[in-house]
Amino acid sequence: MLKDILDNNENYQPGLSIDCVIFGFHDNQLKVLLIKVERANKWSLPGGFIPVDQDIDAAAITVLNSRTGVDGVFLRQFATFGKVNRNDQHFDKKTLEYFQIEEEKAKWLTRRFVTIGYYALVDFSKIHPNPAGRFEVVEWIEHKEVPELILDHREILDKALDTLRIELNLMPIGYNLLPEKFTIPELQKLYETILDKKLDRRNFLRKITNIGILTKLDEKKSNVAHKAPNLYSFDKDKYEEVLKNGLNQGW
Amino acid sequence: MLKDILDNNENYQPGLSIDCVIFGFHDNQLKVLLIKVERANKWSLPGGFIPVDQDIDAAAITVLNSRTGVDGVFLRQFATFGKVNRNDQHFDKKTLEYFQIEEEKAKWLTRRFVTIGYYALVDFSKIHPNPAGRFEVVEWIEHKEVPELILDHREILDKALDTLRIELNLMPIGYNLLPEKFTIPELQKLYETILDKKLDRRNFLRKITNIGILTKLDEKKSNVAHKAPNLYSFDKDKYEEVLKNGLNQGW
DNA sequence: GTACATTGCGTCAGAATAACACATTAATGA
DNA sequence: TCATTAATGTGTTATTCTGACGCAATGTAC
Repeated sequence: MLKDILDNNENYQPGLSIDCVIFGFHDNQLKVLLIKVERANKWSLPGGFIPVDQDIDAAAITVLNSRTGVDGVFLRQFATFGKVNRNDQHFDKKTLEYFQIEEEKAKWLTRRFVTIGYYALVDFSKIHPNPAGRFEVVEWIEHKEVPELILDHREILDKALDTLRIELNLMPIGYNLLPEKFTIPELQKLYETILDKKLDRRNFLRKITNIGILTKLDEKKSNVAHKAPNLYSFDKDKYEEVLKNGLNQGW
Repeated sequence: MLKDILDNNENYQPGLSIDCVIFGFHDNQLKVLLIKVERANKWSLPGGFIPVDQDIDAAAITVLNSRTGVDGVFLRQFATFGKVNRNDQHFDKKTLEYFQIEEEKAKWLTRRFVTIGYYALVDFSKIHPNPAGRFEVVEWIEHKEVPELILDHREILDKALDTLRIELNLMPIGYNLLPEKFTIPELQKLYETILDKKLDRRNFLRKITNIGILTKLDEKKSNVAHKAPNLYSFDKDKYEEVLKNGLNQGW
């Protein structure tokens, strides 16, 4: 895989990569899709290189799709990272030898890489983490338990979540993170988990329904302890409209 | 200049550039600093390449500083642009010949460039547009009268303004765009110009003073028609604090 | 049945917002 | 000189939004 790219490195944008922060929601936890590649002792964000004949957005979709199998989901560029030494230590001499990378090819690989960060919101239940190769592990890891990551991936992850938190105030969230039918308490848990703070049930209900993107279904969730909560779904059209126009006007 | 870079192109990040949207405010108009280089018939955003030994943020500061002479101002990355054909037509055969660029060097220049967009807010009165060379023109142009730009620079400019409009709701603005002493009507005009809509004087005053970043001075603006407006200045400490913590909490 | 946790719905005071009225100030020109 | 004009400074009021909370309804566990 890496060798294929290096052998055809003229087909890829040099010194430029894409890293995706893929968020999912399950068991009332915010999850992040991380990968661990052969020989590495740290986890990393799924990433990839940019073919010279692809828009960067298209390359990001490729990265997302290759790891999750889904497409047509919420994917948004949020920042570009380019500190001088950010990948200085990534491919050390031993690693290059291990992968039998020739010196000339290694130069292409070890230069400073600037990486474009994208974050994605996906429906956890629809994703089957998809290792790119035999020696790659792909896993959902709870955000609060994300271990040490390679390079500046922790910084990238933090920035992605910061961006998501800010954008929560500008757009509706949930369509891409929840199954088709869901309950208000579930949606609230999603918000609480992302924001990492408690919200008042009753005020949340009022605010979220006032947006006008929810359809109350004639069903209740079954097999639950305590009172069965109502099921809701998103009104796709209105959701898209609000997504486009934004929530708060401010000034 | 360009030749210097090409002759030492191994010192620059390949296929990667920086473009700055530099906003200023003067005569109740939102101005953008644009440049026109030798032989070009269209204007462009000030931009530059990225030395391999500089953080991308540092490279952006260099671009801004080289064109405006100021530093320590508001400068923020907002998006990265990388459509496949974005600079296909930029250096055509004739132009390359005109600049006497060798074929090998031309390859470095004509590949797809991904560009990182930054926007800056600067005090118009402190800026002396600074052409990088004899054949370069640097000028403040009113936003509404910006002519056709090269490449996708119009898209970059639009995105910068969109970002600024959104961020108006998240942070205070004005410190970097106005002189030290200013009036509330001036500040309001700034907001109105950026948002491109009228605001109510009285409501604006209330909202802006409630933020707690303004200091009312014991001075009135002199030499003005009609009633002399009060002068204000920003309380730097409180301004910085609000900048860091944000304005609207939302959820 | 009773205790308990959770959901659904409602209330209320205070804050924020939008729309608007009126007095004040300084240059202008009849 | 003095009314006119076009701005600025300072309210007021009705409405909406927000945060904090009460209480009844529902379904499980014992």
